[in-house]
Amino acid sequence: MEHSLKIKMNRKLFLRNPEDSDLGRRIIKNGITLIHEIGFEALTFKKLSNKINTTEAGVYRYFENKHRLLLYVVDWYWSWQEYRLVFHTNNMTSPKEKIKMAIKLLSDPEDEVCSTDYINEKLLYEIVMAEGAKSFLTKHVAADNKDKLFKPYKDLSQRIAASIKEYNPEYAYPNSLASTIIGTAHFQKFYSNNLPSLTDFAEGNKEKTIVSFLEKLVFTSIEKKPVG
Amino acid sequence: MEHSLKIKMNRKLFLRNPEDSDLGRRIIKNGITLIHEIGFEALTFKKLSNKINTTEAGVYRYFENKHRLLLYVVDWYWSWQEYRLVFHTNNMTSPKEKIKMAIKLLSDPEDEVCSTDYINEKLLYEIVMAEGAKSFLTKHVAADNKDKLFKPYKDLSQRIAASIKEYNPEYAYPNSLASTIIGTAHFQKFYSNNLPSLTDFAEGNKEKTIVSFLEKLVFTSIEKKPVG
DNA sequence: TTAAAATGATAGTAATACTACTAAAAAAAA
DNA sequence: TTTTTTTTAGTAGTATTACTATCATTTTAA
Repeated sequence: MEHSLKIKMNRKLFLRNPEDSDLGRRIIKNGITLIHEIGFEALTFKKLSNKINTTEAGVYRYFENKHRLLLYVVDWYWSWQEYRLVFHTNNMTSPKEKIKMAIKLLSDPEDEVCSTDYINEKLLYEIVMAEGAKSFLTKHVAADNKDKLFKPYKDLSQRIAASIKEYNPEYAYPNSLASTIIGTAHFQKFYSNNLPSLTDFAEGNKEKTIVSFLEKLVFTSIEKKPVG
Repeated sequence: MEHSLKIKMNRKLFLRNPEDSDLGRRIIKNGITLIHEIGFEALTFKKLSNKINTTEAGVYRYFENKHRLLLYVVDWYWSWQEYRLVFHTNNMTSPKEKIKMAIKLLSDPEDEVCSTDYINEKLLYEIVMAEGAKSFLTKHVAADNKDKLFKPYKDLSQRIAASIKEYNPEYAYPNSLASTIIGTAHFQKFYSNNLPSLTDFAEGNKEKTIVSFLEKLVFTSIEKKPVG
């Protein structure tokens, strides 16, 4: 049985739904590869439109501006990560195992649960690592938040926070810890690629990894104090 | 005795040293207030030059582009934070106290050790919180790193890592933990201001703060295992 | 006092970030 | 089937951005 992943996107993200047309899907697909190639700062709708044989105006009909396009792909990514998490923790009862799975999935985009033909998850992972923070580090974060544009990110964070609460209902910072796990997984990966002295991960060292760093960080912190 | 803080800046950051002239200092001072006001994306050298009664070309004589100006102020900030840390841990022998001080200083820009008249540290703290990551989240991070433009950040991180190693030489991730402390302090503050559901900090709750969150996170993680 | 350096004023260019208008094609209604 | 409506593509244009170049004037340093 073939199954393809369909993620319902917030309608405020776009002017015209890119899923609904060939041009729209080409905008997403090539938007991802172009951001990955030249970086978000250097991306323009002109370059993107040249790449997919349409005009600048053609792209503007789908997205108000390039920040909305970034938000679209970043939101898709967080929704995809949440889907992966649900999928892989479906049969789990232990909150510890669920948290471990979250750390693993966030630190490593390897195994694809389910793919869409026009979205490359591996590239997307690298984009979110390098550009993801720019989706909310703006002066219009409050307005975007009001439009629920960060909901996928918050949903993922809250799901992880729920497992933390389940593991130890006494722990005082489940939400902060969850958002720290997500942020740290991506930033430490970026650092290890680009500013490695900020990390302790060595290529090929299977012991010292982001996963083991985060697991230690998280589980010692939320461990229940022995009674008495 | 009057003392003023003088931080030696990397000469690759600028074309002409802004410390050396009135115009240069006005560029830094008003650059900071303008970034704080309208955000880094909306900043242009035209707007900045209008604000300080010079011309666009006048600003371009000091900085190659606005990213270099951002790097300048962000580097200044990290150098200032490291100076504060050295100052406040000068008389300390306990690594635990030093780490606690680092967390405190990074989570809260309150007490000024020493100020420069043309740099507003409070605004700078908010800028680094909201724009700091953009200093390294670029396609030219490798080139900038080669020019040592991230040295102040790395120095601060390494200083904290050194205290972590001193506290527990067995701990495997001192550098990652140090950079996580720095990043998390700023991001959690940004979240609590803008996307509060990602955190657990309530206004006026003196118990649940970024400091206590980070202290718990760090010290449980690096605690020495009981021997035996 | 003279030379060098810094500043100011003006102008110019290619690229960016859009908007508006028109033409063509596809879908729906008659 | 033909006509009408709607959707989509393409062209053109504008204000702003991100610079660079030139030259006169002022300030500073030798």
